[in-house]
Amino acid sequence: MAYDLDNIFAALGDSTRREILIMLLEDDMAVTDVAEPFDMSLAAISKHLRILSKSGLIVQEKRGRVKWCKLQVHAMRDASLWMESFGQIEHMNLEAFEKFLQSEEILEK
Amino acid sequence: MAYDLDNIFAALGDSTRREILIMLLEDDMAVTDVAEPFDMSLAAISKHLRILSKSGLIVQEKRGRVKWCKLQVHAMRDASLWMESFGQIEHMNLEAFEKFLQSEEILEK
DNA sequence: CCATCATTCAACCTTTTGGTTAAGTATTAA
DNA sequence: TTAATACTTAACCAAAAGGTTGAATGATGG
Repeated sequence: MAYDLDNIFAALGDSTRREILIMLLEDDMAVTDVAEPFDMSLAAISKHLRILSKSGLIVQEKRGRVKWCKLQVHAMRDASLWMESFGQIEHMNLEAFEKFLQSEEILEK
Repeated sequence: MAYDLDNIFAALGDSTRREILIMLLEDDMAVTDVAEPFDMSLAAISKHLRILSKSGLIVQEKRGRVKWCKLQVHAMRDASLWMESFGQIEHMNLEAFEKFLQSEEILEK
């Protein structure tokens, strides 16, 4: 798997960052605009965006003096798949399923 | 929603805890047995299990001197649903979808 | 009853997290 | 070229996270 579950889940573990992701569902946004609704400094939001970038949940692209933030669903989908496995496990053969997860590199180790 | 996404995602953001959850897929386990494969003190594992309990990802039940740890898929399913929404968004009407999420109390605020 | 087993608690330590403010770096517009 | 805009960086801080060790608690088996 391309993305690191530690970083993805840690990124999602903060409600400010989840709210940012929800905002980005609607459209790509500049850093200043992302920061606007929050009662927090721009620098703090900048850090949150850096964490989201590092996890792969967003990408940032600088055009001119504006840095655009864009949601990336792929990272989330990987983590989502990891989690889904727990709900589905009851319907499947456990050992075969774990082998499958390992072959997909969803399970670590 | 019954569970708190902050706690669930934060709990999942640590690979030791994710490994514990995977172990618990196979069967319920005593704390000592959970700790066995890890290169870490029992007290540390006890703390991890407390975090997993608090998030709702496991439940612990004491029988005699043994405290059994049992996976709970419900919490994970809630978080998984939150994440799934991002993958599915492209196929749906956005505003209707957000209203749905809010009505389901998946989105905060 | 006593030793042992299963587990937690308490005190401590280091690193990370999430925030601040102030200064610094590009880019743009006048 | 100068001032404003859009951000990031640096230095700092408090609190939380993740680990340790050693003592405490509470059941069980002999």
